[in-house]
Amino acid sequence: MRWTQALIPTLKEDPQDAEVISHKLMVRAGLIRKLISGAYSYLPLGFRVLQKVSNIIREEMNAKGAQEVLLPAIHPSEIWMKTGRYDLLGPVLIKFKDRHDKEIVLGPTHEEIVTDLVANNIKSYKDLPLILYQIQTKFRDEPRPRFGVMRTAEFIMKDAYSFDRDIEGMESSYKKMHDAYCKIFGRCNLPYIPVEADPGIMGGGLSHEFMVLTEAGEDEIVICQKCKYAASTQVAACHSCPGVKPGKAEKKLPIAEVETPGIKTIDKVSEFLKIEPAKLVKTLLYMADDKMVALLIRGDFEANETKLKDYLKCSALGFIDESVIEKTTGAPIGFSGPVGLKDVRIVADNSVKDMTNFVTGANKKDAHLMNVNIDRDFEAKEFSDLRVITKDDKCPACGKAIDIKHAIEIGHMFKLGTKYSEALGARFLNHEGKTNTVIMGCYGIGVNRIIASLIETSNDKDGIIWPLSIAPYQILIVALNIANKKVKEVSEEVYSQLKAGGYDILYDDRDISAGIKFKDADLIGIPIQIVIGEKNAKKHIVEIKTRIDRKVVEVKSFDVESRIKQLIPS
RNA sequence: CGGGGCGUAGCGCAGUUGGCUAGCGCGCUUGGUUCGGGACCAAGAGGUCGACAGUUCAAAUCUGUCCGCCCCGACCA
Repeated sequence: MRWTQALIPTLKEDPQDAEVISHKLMVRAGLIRKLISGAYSYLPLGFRVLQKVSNIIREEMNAKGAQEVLLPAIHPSEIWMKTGRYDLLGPVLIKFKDRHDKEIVLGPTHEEIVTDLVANNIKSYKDLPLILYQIQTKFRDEPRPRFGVMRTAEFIMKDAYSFDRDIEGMESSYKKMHDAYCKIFGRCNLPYIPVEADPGIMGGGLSHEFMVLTEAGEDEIVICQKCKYAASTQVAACHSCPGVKPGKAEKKLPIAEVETPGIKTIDKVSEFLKIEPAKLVKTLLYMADDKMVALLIRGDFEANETKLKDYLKCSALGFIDESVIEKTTGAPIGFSGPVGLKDVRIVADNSVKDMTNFVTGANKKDAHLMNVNIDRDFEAKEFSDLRVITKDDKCPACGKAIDIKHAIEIGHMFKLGTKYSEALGARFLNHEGKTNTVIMGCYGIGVNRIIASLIETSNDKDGIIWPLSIAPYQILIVALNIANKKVKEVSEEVYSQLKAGGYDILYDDRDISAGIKFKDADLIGIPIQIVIGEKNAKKHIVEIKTRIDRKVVEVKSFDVESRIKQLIPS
């Protein structure tokens, strides 16, 4: 491709509305342009990267026997009601009515659709196992799209679905996909980490996320400094409790009410009473399905709703309206406590178990209780690990120190079991002629996020540094002063030579100053630059420069192809 | 949805105590000189100052409403 015939609008300055590096560079390098918040146009360079990533995904999925399909993006809302996800997803679903007043939703994911398809088209165990996948645009009305292409309302996802006769089959499909994912992210040169994760609204058992460490990431993961343990902070178990000093038990002091006018938060109470947060216990009220639950947790810890939901075995967990809280506790939010609380199930995080003489709300406006003690002042029988892990915790696997780091989720895989096949009637006859329900798994990859996270982890002050595998072009010919006859001649010669050799090549044939060409070359980050200048051109010499280390090798122009062959292993 | 910020030429910005014909840099067009890390000279093109309403002799500038965008939080497959 000749640059003079291409649309590659590079920008000298950072766009005003970009914060994270990948967003800035994608716009500056002419990969994307924003249409509205959460939706971007992919320009030729950006689209080429999407295509390259998609092709890698295709190759690895096909290699595992997965078959590519293309499912509709518009769905009847009834199918979403069948699995209950119509309500669960709520405002995230983009809905509209067609001319017959029928409600349509834009697909945010495709478990329902693909399960329905399979339900209608398989009959026997002989039809299984099956893995179907597609690479397609998804639509989600996100509460807050952000960070450029990392969280958008419209994005490209590779979604795969496995259908098996039994659990063992599903485990084997899951393993295949896990393997494929490692190959895919490896080929994209991404420093990925598979972690244990929370399946969330997808349901089913254990899930794995594939994460890329970067400050710009929206998620937090726990990484052990010693062993290989890595998990989402949502699921990482807390075995011990940091900040607890072993030793003699404190003497129980008499309970005392103190006035705390308008002091509602842990920080404020701590400051007001001059008592550290670790001596406070917060009481959080939840509605678990239709029952009220109070969670007690040490003041300096954060409640983990994933663990709580698991512990309670409830399907929906939500906060309670302030009015209901006032009715239940007799006090506004901020003054709830376990002492005297009636008709509410009390569950406590392990961090509370050995606490003595702690502070809680008094269930009375503008008042707290000091020197509260379990058993003496209230009953708490249920203890469990219900908090979010902190950096001061120990590795759940080996007990050594951990780090908590930001990361981008680029892939997620779930063992769904029969959640969707049950709801949508995906059944088959086994070899005994009995009806069985299909066991499913599902496997997603955020294609756009692969691009963003690659740039996040592979850039320098001058621009993007692409790996050969997903670079928009592998080779860039930088013809300096193309108005010079000799430069033009040699450049054209090298270009046609490489084009004939089938190489992936962009030719900067613009008649502009050398400085701009060098800056643009580094910005768009093509891994191999072939620089052709006037002095060298006279001697039929060109420079081959690699973007990543800026190493330069001079070769005779007729030798370019053999040198390139060494750099690009086929 | 709560808190904060922003909206002036394609891009990045100044101007905002109301006052002349709305400016700067980059980019763009034409001509010329240059040509190895964002060249120089000259001449040009390009604007409903986010929208609407109000105050005023006079509004980019003051007031109100709305819209859009970004950040933090909530949420997150």
